[in-house]
Amino acid sequence: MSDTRHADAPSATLAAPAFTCGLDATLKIISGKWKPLILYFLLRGPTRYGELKRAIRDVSDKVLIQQLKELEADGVLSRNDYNEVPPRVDYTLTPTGQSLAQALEPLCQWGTQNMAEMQKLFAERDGWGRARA
Amino acid sequence: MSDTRHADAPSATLAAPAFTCGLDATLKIISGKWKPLILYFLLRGPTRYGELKRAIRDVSDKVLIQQLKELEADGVLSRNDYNEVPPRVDYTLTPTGQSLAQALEPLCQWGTQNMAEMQKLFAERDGWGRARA
DNA sequence: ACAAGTATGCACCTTTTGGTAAGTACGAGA
DNA sequence: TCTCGTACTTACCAAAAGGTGCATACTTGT
Repeated sequence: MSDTRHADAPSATLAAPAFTCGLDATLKIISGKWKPLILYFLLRGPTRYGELKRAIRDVSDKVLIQQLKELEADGVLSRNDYNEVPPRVDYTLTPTGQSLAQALEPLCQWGTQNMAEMQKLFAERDGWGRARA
Repeated sequence: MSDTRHADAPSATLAAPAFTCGLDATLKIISGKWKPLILYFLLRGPTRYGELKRAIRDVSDKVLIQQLKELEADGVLSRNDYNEVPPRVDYTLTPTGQSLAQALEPLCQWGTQNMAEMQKLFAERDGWGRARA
């Protein structure tokens, strides 16, 4: 089933063999409250900062910018600054980033399929503690 | 944190379309430093606490237990306590959990494929600051 | 007898993360 | 002129997340 390739270590001297696979590496990139959302949204194409910010509701400027920078530093997206008068910048997935974003799709689908269940769960959980109305 | 996103739905099935898809829902479940690793590892079958702990190197008892509990509460895995003398417990994916774990596979693959690149990146990043001799 | 392993619980503390509110330089519309 | 919108930056803070170390009740190996 799941091929358990272990201990092939190309010439691994640095980099502890984190886990059983590359999940660790991926997680290092996508951990950050909004990163997966950012990546996934960028699948739609180049997006201006403002659009992104409006799309990802509830994210603050500081954090959005910050995560964009990190993602850029990680080589999964690129920032494009048209040096125009009212600032104009957009963000695009790099090829690497694109494949990463695509790898998020199953998660997205899972979420969609199980959304009802999850909502019920969260509803109960949240409704607990106030007036059980 | 103020998590008012799903907060409507008096008795409706309609979710505030958090984003473009169910990614949000999924993220709520798998966010936690070790959760994806736990889920992915459990694809191999029922696993005792100790095994898990040894497999996921660097996780502390407190956090591992805690995340296992949350995952259980979220219905993606189940804890099985054989009430034996030296404690014996194992964890299994529920059907829902199994599909979730499977959805992680593309991420894992991405990580594996891009591991070299990422390692180089992280190496540079970490090696920066000490001896540049 | 004593240490080790088993699966946790708990108190305490540090690190990491994210959020708020303010400010910047500039141009366009009212 | 006043204000809005653009894409950020910075200082300061609150909260969450994670880590450490100790304790438990019992058994097995030395």
